[in-house]
Amino acid sequence: MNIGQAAKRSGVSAKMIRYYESIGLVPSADRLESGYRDYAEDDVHRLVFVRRARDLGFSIPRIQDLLELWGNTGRSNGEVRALAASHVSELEAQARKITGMIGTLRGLMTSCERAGHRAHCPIMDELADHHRPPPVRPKAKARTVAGRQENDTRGAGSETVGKSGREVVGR
Amino acid sequence: MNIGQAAKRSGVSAKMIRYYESIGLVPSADRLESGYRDYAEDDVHRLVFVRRARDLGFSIPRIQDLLELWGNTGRSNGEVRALAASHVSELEAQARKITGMIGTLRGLMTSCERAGHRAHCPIMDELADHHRPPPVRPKAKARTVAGRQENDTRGAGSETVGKSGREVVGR
DNA sequence: CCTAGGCCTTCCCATCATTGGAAGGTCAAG
DNA sequence: CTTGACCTTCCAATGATGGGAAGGCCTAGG
Repeated sequence: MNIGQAAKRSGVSAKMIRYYESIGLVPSADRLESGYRDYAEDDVHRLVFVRRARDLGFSIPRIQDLLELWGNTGRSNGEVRALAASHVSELEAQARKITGMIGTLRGLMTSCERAGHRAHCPIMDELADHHRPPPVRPKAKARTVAGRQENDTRGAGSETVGKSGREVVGR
Repeated sequence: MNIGQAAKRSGVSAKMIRYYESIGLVPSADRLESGYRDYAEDDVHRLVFVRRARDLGFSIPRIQDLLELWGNTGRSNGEVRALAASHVSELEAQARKITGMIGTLRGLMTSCERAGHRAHCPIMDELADHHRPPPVRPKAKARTVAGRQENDTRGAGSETVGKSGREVVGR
């Protein structure tokens, strides 16, 4: 079957299949005389294996380890478990980081609500470390920040502060 | 002060300061005659603001919004809260994804332990969807998968696998 | 047989935030 | 004046993925 079929059956996009082949994660597919890649059932199984491992958050180098273990019916069990365990602790570290952020933000949001809409937002105070906003807000751009920006044209910059037109990146 | 000092004081690397300037997140720094960037206290405060926002996981476009709100002492409170709330739900989605993976993996690991070291590892069975490992294991490397490679050791199977003369993509 | 259009091929570019390095200019101390 | 630490700009790479161009292949319908 060709790469499109293999992609549909495995749930891995054709782009990714070619990429995995290029980095050596999966073996180079056979080629038809036309140059088309030709996949067999086993190749699809391997791709499914890769996809599932990715769905569980394994990085590509780790998946390579897993694939090697898979082909090695002998001493798999303990090593697989070790791999999984170390992956789990990485995931836990990530989760801790995120839940830490969530906790901080929720705390700030709560005190922000209590402050009512008239006072300074404690979120801002925290971010700013209780400093006043600097008088000059971000102005000129260059490479653009994905998704926001437009013309600007801040020309000459003799003005001290662009109170006139829009300054920055308006949306 | 020069960029190195500003970096030390703000906790943002000099590289990142230049990058933030290039995308317009922070205003272009003043320059000395030598061409060196020159930073004042307010610039450092702004950089601290950016760093803290990043530590809370805000993306750069969002930080841009936050900076605008910071400079806008008027209608900050509610908008800041809204921004924070939507960020929190993004974080929660990430956390759910990760804890889901952890749950799955822990379940698999447990049944793997119960299976003892003699049987097939259920983790593998699950990844492989109960298929046998394909006879041809990953072989050639091209771009290399970060961090591993060489030493390979899979000498055993010199069985005609690579029938086609074709070889690694190369480039 | 010819053609349309759908699939395939390779190659390049972009993402997102960050780091690394090269080549060269500047500054301060010895 | 030299040395070494710092600065400047520019380019590249990361990890995993998607987008798209330019061109080749294949198949069905006329």
